[in-house]
Amino acid sequence: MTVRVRFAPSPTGMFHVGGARSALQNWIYAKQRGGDFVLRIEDTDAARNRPEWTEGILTALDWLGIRRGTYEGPLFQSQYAAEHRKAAEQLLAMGRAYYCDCSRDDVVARTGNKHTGYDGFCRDRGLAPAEGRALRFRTPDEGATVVVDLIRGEPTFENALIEDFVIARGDGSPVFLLANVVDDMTMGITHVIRAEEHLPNTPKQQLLWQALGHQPPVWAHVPVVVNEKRQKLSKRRDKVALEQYRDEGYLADAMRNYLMLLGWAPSGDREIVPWSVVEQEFRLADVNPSPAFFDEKKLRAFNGEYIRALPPQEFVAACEPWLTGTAMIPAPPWNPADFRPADFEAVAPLAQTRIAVLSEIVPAVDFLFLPEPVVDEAAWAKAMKEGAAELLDAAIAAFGSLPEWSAEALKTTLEQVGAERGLKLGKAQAPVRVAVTGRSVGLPLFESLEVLGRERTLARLVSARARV
RNA sequence: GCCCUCAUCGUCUAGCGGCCCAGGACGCCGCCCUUUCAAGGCGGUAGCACGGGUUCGAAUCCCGUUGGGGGCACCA
Repeated sequence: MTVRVRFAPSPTGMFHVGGARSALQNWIYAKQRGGDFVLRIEDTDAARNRPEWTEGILTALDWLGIRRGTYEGPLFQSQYAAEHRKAAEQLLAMGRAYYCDCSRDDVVARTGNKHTGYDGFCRDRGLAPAEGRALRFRTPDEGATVVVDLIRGEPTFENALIEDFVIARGDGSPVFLLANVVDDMTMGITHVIRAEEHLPNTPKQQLLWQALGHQPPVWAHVPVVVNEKRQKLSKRRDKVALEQYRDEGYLADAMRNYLMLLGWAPSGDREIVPWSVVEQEFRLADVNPSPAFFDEKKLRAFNGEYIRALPPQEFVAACEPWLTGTAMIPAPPWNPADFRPADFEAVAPLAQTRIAVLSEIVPAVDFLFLPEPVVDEAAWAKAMKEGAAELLDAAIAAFGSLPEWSAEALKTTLEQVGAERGLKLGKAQAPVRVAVTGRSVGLPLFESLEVLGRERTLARLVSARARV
C-alpha cells in the first residue's frame, strides 16, 4: 500500500510556523517512502476564510520547497460536501447517529457542569430530522479506543468518556470532525501527521472511520510549538506568520532547517545541515514528544550562518528586495535614483558577515545612498567630545590632499593624524565614522570611505565639523 | 473539574542499562584577532524535576509525586 499523507490547513489567516513544520514533516515522510502528499484546504468555515489566505499558503509552501505542481492538490474541502452529507446519512441509517435538539445551555442546565460533554439526552428519543436539529454520533458505552501513534505509542481513551458529539449542524452542514475524516477516507490517506492539539479529537475520528467501515490511518501527533511562556503559539499574541519572517529576511533554507529542529535533531554533533540530510535522517519516531519553544534568537543565529554561506553574488541578489522594496517589503529610505549597484556590490561582502537577517542590509549601507547620513544622536554625543573638532580638521586636510583615494591610504593617513594626538586608530576613527555614516558601528570605515568617494566624504566631514 | 499527554543545561537537543561525575547547538561570560561592529579561533557558565523501586549497575526500565502542555463548541 502506498503511503498517502496530507497537509490540511484552514485558510483563516497568515500561514503559521507550526503549520509550516507539520507540512514539512508530512512532505518528508511521503518523500522517504515514495508516497503521495496531498494538500487539502479546509475552507468550510466560509465566514473566516478568504481566498488570499489560500494563496498565501500555496506561496509559503512553495517558498519552503514544497513546490506547486509537485504534489496533489490543492483540493478544497468545500468541494466534498456531497460525500460529507452521504456519510452523515449513512451513519443515521445504521443507527450510529441520531438527531438532537438540545442547546448547549440545555445540557449545562441538566448536568450543572460547564465543562462536561453532551449527556446523551436525545439518544433514544427518536427525533426526526428537522431544521435546527443537529446530528450526533452515538459513541460506544463500553470498551476503549486505542490510537496507534508513531510518536506517542498507544494513547487509550475510555469510550464511556467520549461524548455523543455533533457530526452535522442544525442546518445540515457537516462539522470538522466528520468532514475531516470523510475527506481523509475519500482521499485514501494512510498516515495523519498533525499537531498534538488534535490528539483529543483522534478517538472520535477513529470511531468514525470504523463506523464508516474503514481501517483508520496511522496517526502521528507532533508536539505543539510554544512561546517563551510555554503556551501554544497564538496568532494574537505571538509572531507566528511565516510571511513575516520571510519579509524580515529570513532565508527559506534557514527557516526549514530550524523548523525541523523543533523536537528533533540530525545525527552527529551538528544542527545546521543540508536539507538532503534532513530528508534522509528525519524519523517521526525520533521526534521528542514534549512541546518545543520557538526561539527566534536561535533562528537568527542560523540565518546568519546561512547568509554567510551564500556566494557573494547570491548574497547581493538576495538583498535586492530590501534594497528596492516590494509589495510586502518597505522601500529603503533613499531615493531609488541615488542607488548605485556597483557601490553596493563593492561593499556587500563586508556587510555579509555583519547581518543576521536580510532587512538589516538597509541600515548597514544607507549612508552610501542617502544625501546626508542618519545621525544617531547618542553616537554623535559620544564621538564628538573634546579633540573631535581638531581631529576632524586634521582629517579633512589630510584626506583632501591624498594623492590616491584608497582604503589603504585613508587608513595610513588617519593613523598618522591620530598618532599626532596620541590616539590609537580605534579612537581616531570614531569621529570620522559618525561624521560620515551617522553611527558608531558599521562596515569597516576606510573601505566605506573609499566607496563613498572623496567628494562625498569630505563634504560630510566638513559639515560635521561645522556642527561640533 | 474531567480526559489525554509530556518531563536531560535558560532554550533546542544527543543519550535508548555500563562508552556519561552527561555530548552538541543557541544564549550568556571571558580571552585572542582587530579600524568600530561583526565574523573567526580558544576557553568558560549551566542540566538528568523529586521520591520510591527493579538491577551488580539507571539520565536510560517500573510506580508515585510535583510541575508543564494540549483538549473538553452545532470552529477548524
